[in-house]
Amino acid sequence: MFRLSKGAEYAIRGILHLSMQPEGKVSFVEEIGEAQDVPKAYLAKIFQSLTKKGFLKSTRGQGGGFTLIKPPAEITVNEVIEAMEGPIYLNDCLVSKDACERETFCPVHELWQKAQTSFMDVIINCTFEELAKAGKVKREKCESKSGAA
Amino acid sequence: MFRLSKGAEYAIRGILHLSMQPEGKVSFVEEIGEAQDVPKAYLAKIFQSLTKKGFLKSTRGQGGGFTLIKPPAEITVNEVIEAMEGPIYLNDCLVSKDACERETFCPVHELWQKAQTSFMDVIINCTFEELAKAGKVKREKCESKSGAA
DNA sequence: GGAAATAGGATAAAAGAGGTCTTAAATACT
DNA sequence: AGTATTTAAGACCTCTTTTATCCTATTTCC
Repeated sequence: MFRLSKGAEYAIRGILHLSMQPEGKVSFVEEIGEAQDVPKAYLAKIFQSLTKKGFLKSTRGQGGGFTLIKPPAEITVNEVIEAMEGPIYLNDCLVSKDACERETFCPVHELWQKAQTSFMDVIINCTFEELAKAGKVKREKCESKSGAA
Repeated sequence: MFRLSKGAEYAIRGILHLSMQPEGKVSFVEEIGEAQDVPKAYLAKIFQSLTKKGFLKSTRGQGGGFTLIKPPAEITVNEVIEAMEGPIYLNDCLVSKDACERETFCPVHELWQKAQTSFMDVIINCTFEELAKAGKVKREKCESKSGAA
């Protein structure tokens, strides 16, 4: 269906949330879920998997929760998506060089290559630092507008 | 899962096949399916739907089959995909302006907008005339290579 | 009427989205 | 030290939607 899965969407929101916290702050699932409109049971599962994959550090018990391992500037949107969904291929024939026997004569292959590249460029070059900054600006703009009214 | 469905993939191959035929030639499903590596029963259903959506003309009975209604130069890859899968949105929040209540403050929205635009640019600007031409060139190159060997 | 085609419904398997419940670990309080 | 509380870990479950395919009915030409 050509759409980002909810799992990846929620992972992005979760990491974005952590990226916007003061450094070193530990956040817990319930808090994040509420702030980001994500069902907490689902988010817990997603965070588990992000922890295993090396994005988050988790601590249990009271005062526990999750923090980012790497600084937001070093995490790209692309990485998070691939962590959740596996490698991105817009079309099967791009999976590997030899995956498609039609490759030698099928002109659709090149088209997908091109489409995929131009799409991936965008998400590879987007870090969570940028995203967090953009979010902050956007939020301030929104607040000043409603404050003025 | 972020991937083109088989349905859309097969639709593209089918229309590409027709685009490479002499104008006015009627092709039937079995022939196309074999040439394009598509299960014929599945292709038949896909062609049904492409007929309803105005891409193909069908004639039943002996000597029947499918032909393109519009010239290949006037069909874009984008149109065919949307015919099969519905409108393309890489992320739910792009579905409509008001679909996402988070839109006012969520910075991910813009990112997806950008990614989608640069991806769509490629498939909107690719017609089946181009694709057919590219296919012809590719095939000839391949044949001359294997012929020389 | 019979063969060649498309039309269209039915269906099976897989992925996606989310929830529940128990266990484990860390802290806080007695 | 011991118990209660808070938080994540992990296993398992279920419902829905999508994807991919098959099978039978209907139409049309000869």
